[in-house]
Amino acid sequence: MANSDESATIYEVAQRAGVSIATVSRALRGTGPVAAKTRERVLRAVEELRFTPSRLGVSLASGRHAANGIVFPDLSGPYFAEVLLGYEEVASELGRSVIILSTRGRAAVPDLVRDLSRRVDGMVIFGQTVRDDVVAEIVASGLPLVMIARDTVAGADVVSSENTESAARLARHLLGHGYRRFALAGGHDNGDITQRWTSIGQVLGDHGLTPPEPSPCEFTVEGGYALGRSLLSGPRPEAIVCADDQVALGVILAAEELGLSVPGDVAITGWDDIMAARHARPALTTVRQPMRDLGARAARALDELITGSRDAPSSQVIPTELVVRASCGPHPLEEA
Amino acid sequence: MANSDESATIYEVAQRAGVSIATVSRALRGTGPVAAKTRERVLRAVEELRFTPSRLGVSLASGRHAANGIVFPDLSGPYFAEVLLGYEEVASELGRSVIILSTRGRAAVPDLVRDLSRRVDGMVIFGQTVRDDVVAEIVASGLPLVMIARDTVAGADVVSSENTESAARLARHLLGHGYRRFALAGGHDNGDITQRWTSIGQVLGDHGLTPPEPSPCEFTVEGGYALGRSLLSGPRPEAIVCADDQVALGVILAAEELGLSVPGDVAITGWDDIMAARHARPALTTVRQPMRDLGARAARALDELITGSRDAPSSQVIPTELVVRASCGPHPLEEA
DNA sequence: GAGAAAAATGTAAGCGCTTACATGAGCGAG
DNA sequence: CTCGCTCATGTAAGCGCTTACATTTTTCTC
Repeated sequence: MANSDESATIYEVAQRAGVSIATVSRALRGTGPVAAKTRERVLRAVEELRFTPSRLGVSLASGRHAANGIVFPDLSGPYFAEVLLGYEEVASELGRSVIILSTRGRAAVPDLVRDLSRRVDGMVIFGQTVRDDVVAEIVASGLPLVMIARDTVAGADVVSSENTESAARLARHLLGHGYRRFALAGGHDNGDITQRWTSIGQVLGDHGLTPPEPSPCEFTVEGGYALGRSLLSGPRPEAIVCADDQVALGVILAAEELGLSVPGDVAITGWDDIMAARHARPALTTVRQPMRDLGARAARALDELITGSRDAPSSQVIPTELVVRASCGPHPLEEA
Repeated sequence: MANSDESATIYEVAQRAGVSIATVSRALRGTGPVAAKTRERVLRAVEELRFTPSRLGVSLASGRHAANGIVFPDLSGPYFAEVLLGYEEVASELGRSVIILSTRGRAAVPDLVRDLSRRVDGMVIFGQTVRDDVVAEIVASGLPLVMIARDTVAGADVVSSENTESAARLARHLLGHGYRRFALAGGHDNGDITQRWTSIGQVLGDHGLTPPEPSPCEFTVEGGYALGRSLLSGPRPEAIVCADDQVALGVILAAEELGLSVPGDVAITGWDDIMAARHARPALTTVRQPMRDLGARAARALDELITGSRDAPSSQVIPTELVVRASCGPHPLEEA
């Protein structure tokens, strides 16, 4: 029962079973023929020694890590956690471990990413977490790479969720409420959010309105709160479209504190449909992103790249869903 | 500029620099003396070849993975994501990658855990995600192990957050509101939650009340909703203490749907203080867990175990904080 | 029952590094 | 100028596996 501290090697198994290490390897991996009796003896030895192959040995010899990386900015909001969840689930099914790397507050991101790239068979990177030249370096190294929520990158797959059409839908919905003075909460990040602002600007323009300049803020509840205080203190917009739900929740908090009613005095919308959106007061109108699916698809795409079952880079856009709740105003004519 | 697909090895660097691989290794790792000129030549070759050492080679030769594992049940709620966040941050600082493993819906958990254990220098496991015999196996193998939110395990560190005293505090607070008929939402899981129920039961008993039997439910909003419907349909309790915030949010939803006012008709409390707790309607009285800190401490404890800077297993209990909001009733005498 | 093909097993060369030990070069002291 | 050190560097043995190839054993076929 008492195991030695160090676990057994394939040599010890071979010796105990009275065969060569090659036979042990074959018996265990099923590559090459092994007589039934021999296999049994090997398995018994494996059992008795509680042998598990060293991953390092296996990986070094076979040339694959059986691990994938994923790089995201943060894990504090629900967004990335959900994507990660979907990713891990699929990756694990495909027999790959997942190594995570969060860049928030990290100084030497390029080094960390390079380091990560040396211990995986492929990796997923969220848009805007890693400098373009580093991404290019990864691509050039031949490492299979999938980008999430980013515009196309030569040599890498891209998986993102639909922004343009859903943002337009949201804008039209708000126009339908009769709002004309809009504010956009959350600056550009050159990724998803820029697409949304552009699309909303377009719709507003089509309706003869001057598209507002997005007001930058941190994509957190606190960031939204701070921005909300300032947006709601001056000449008040009728509707504040927020870059994500967390910002929207912060803006709602600010409105509440200023004694303003939502949506009575100002309509507020978010993006993502995180858990808190449903439970907020008022419940938040938002656009549901298929976050888990995003991760799952990234994992599948990456697997295809790694196994080489697909040659050309692919680019997937996953549809989103407008979720209308109370924060954008009363809805006499119920819309799906 | 055009790199070959496969990245360079230490041999190519050595050749280019006109030295032996040993010298390259020494120059790069700073082990052993290297003449300034030589070092320079090596570094130039490294630069030109864009050489990065193969992790597998390094690990196999040096015997360390420079990676830690973490096993959790799920990533869908905010709880585990926050812990993971704190964990990754510290682990990364300490130069260790983090490999994650989520057990939710996974069939062969023991195999997955064993597999993980072969590719890390140490791992963290959340209580109740892995069978006790598998945990024992890991411990026996000599792999440094830290358990989170679990009662003590021989041979492993334990990091958990305080439950007994904070649960008692919560119970006393509710008694102070005058509530006498309690319900406990969420069954035992033999970990944190059992401790809380026990403590609450104790306090109620001390006050001459019969402690209620906890009603099992899934630890999700949906689980809480389902249980809430049933708890609130029969003879109604005055206060429902929920195992975590998600359950509490579900119960609030159920109450709302049944036309009951919270806290007017029934008081509801959660546990964890997730983001949605603050934004819920009504805002949720709950107990804040230092989730990020939990992860950070686990990472540090694990590091001590791995480097051997500490010999005896340690057991840390992190204090929690009662957060009183609206969902448990009006508070004439403001309590900290 | 001999010979050939098929099946089973063994041998040994890596995979890309680290590092103990051996060797060689440079330098001050006598 | 030589001896004995010290500093630099090279050599080679692993680390624990996989796998191509060589070798031995079985199993058929006629």
